[in-house]
Amino acid sequence: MKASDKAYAALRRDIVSWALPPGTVLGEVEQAERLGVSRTPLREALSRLAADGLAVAQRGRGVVVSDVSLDHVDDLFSLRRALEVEAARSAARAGDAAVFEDLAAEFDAASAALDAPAERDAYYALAGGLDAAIEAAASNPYLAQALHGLRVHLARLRRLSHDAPDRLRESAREHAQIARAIATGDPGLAAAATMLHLHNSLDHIRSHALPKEATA
Amino acid sequence: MKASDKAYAALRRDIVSWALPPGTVLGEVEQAERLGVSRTPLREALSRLAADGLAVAQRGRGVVVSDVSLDHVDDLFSLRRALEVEAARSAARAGDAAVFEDLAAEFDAASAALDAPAERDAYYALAGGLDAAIEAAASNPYLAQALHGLRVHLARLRRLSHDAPDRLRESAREHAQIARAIATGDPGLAAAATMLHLHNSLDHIRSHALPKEATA
DNA sequence: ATACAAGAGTTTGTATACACGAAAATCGAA
DNA sequence: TTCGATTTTCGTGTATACAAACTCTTGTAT
Repeated sequence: MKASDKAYAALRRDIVSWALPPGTVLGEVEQAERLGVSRTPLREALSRLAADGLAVAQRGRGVVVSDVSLDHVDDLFSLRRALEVEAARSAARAGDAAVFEDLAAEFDAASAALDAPAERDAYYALAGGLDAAIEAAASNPYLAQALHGLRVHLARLRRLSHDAPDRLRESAREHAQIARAIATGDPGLAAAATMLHLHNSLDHIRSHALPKEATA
Repeated sequence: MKASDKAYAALRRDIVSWALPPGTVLGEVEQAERLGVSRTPLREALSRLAADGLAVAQRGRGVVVSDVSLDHVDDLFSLRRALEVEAARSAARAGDAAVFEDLAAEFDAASAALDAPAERDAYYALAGGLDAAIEAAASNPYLAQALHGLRVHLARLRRLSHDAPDRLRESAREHAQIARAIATGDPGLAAAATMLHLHNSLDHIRSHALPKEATA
């Protein structure tokens, strides 16, 4: 693995996990020493982070981790709705029914056994699997790129919202419905199911927002 | 202006204008000499181009200008519809009516005087103005970023499609309608007008596609 | 005491040199 | 003649050294 890739992966992980909170200045020499690479590959990593929107280049003072807070959740979900609804539509037209039928069954099972908090990560992985399947079925590289750029920011927001077990069960049911709609091959239904799920997700985030875990 | 910015701007311009057609290998030393900069800032420029999707990094053999052809037009317009419809909706909710009323009037005027081919560039500039106004009114940085990433690829496709004066006049009328719908403050109407415009644009591109100006 | 300017220090931006890896070409053997 | 291995060459990946720019501090003058 290239050193620049290593630096990029490490920095991105640290930013998404809030180990490097918004506003942190990413000094080149400092980060280069911390990650054990030279300044050249690190600069390349910083460029890619800036292109992703995870960091912004401040003139004269290096790059800082970009700001993110629940204030951005509406903008983020607005874009998310546009992209994921389109992806669901495309997937319903071109997707393999068997694949999404299987996924729906998995979500049904997950919905039943979601008491232990240890199941949370497994559920997130399953949801990620659905996203990947939809993306693959849509087979639109431009849409896929836009979705990837969006998911980075969504992952960062996850730390600001609480996912109670009740919500996860509800979410699993909604995901199952999305998968079934795609398996059916009905674009309109898939779009509606996706829109509904995103609406409920946003609603939950808004009402269960952490009071003041501020913008650092 | 920084040398890396200069290199990025030059390369991007050359790629969009097809001076560097798809498949061209962008050797580091070669391009560095051509643009009069060193390899270090040029590498940064190449990274940004790869992030934009204008170039792809091939393992061991540097980066090459990414492929683009009319085969991608459906995928591209699929994403474009999703993004621009959402932007139009947001703009209709939050936009300043006077601004879009003025733009509508300009499109009316442009529709009348679009005989000389010299007016073509002026019209494109006007259309770009509407896009910028919508983007500003939507005031969603994430959506704006996605739109920017998309427009780069659209600009590259423009070289493959012919815009006859008749189509431009029709397009001007459609743009005027979009602007008026936003000025009215009706999100649904703005979405419908945008969708119609994009449908007609794609239809025109499809039917007037250059027969075999291939993928280079 | 405050404001402005000058200087020092730190940090980014750029260039160049070196090392590693991959691809191609050539030589040898079957 | 063809296949394979080895060597050579070209290009990317990385590190380090140097230069330029910005910021912060300090000193002086009003």
